Amino acid sequence: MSKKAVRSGPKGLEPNEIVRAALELMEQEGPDAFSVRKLGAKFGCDPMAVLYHFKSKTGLERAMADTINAEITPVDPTASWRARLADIAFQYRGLARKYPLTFPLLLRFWITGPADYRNAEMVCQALADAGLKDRDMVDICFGWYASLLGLAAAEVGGLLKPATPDIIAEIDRLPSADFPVMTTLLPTFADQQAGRAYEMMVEIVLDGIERMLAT
Amino acid sequence: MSKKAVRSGPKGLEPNEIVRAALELMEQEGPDAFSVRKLGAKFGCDPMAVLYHFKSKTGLERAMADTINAEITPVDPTASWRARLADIAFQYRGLARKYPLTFPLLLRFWITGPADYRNAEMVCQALADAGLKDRDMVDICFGWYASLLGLAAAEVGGLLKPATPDIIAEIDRLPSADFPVMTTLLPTFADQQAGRAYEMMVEIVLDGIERMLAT
DNA sequence: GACATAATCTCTACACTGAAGAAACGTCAA
DNA sequence: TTGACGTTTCTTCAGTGTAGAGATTATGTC
Repeated sequence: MSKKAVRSGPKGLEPNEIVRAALELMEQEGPDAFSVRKLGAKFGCDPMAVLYHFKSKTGLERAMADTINAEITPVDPTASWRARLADIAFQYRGLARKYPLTFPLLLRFWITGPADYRNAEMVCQALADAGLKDRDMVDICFGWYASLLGLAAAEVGGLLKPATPDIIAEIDRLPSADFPVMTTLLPTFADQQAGRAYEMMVEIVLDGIERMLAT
Repeated sequence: MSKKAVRSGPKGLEPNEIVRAALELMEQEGPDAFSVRKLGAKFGCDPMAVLYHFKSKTGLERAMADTINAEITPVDPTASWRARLADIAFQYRGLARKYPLTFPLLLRFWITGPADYRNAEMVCQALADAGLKDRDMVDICFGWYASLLGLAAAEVGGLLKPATPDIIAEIDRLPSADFPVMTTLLPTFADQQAGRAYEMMVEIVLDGIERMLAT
């Protein structure tokens, strides 16, 4: 009992540890250069051992997505539904910032496995406490989740950060007659505060849900 | 003048036509099986000719993303800001449904090129007419866009559609003690109406923006 | 203990990928 | 005709995911 569970198999490779190494590799190399061969080299095993445990590279990536999804911690059940949803929203933002190169996998699979059933349970709980009917609950639970992932992915993807010099130059080159608003907003693009758009959108959506409840 | 502009180069390959063929191929094969070699075969030219025009496969994919982005048609400038934003929102949903396998490229690049500067211009116009300050306008323009793409991608990715039998079985296997809400919602997952979640979320966000204006 | 069986891991091989670099081709101006 | 240039093709290379067969180790049975 005090003894660790004996690992089965010749080398006793733990799928969990493979996934952790994979996450590290993904953050080092990015999605294009991420390969199971490099993972094998990093982890010290044959690349095919990885595929044995996860069936395919896609299977591994889904496991990676589910693993970071599992880092979402349970919310305080005594808090208001609104506070709970906001909590989860900012946890996802944290995830995206912690794993910027892995996070997009969440929007490739959408349903990653056990971890997001647990998360969906929390969201549905909150929406149920808010007083939504079943039908609305499901639609808004998924809709809320989808727009959230979009926001978080956009932030680490560069859309919600201050515009890069390349982008600024590109906008500057636009014919200002056709793009009156964009060109006057140019300086505003340059100094976006990280997280402000995210915060505002979360508030906007929560306000919208509240208003929906009122009708 | 009645004569078509002479194409330069031995074969006169038109980048636009290459992109159109690429879109077709992507919808036939999916992102994993999409390759520049197959595109060359389909289009009847050497694969390297494609890379010559777009620098790299990634460059080609960005051009593909910008091309579908360009299919967004201008909104009626006399309509209310709310109607205009809703219009654009549903146009993006249409795009996702027309190009389900290409659409995810939009969330890989986020800024695809000229076409979405034009679209951003429309959104910013609407938000300006709504009465937002510059700072808020930029944040909400991008935030709104990001959550919208998330929603549309989720729909074609399977999240906002009726759950598949695999998924239902997976949820059914969950210990109902730990997932009380999810298990009772099971039948509701099975018959989601396509587009309902999308519509509700768009309304929710627009309501939220309206409420923000009121304060 | 010995043996069979199943799970785990490695090795080899194959078809395929994106791209760099050099060569060939067509067009046009001088 | 000649040269220059933009375009297209050809060759080649390192690297990819994974199928299939084989080696290795753990586990259960007698």
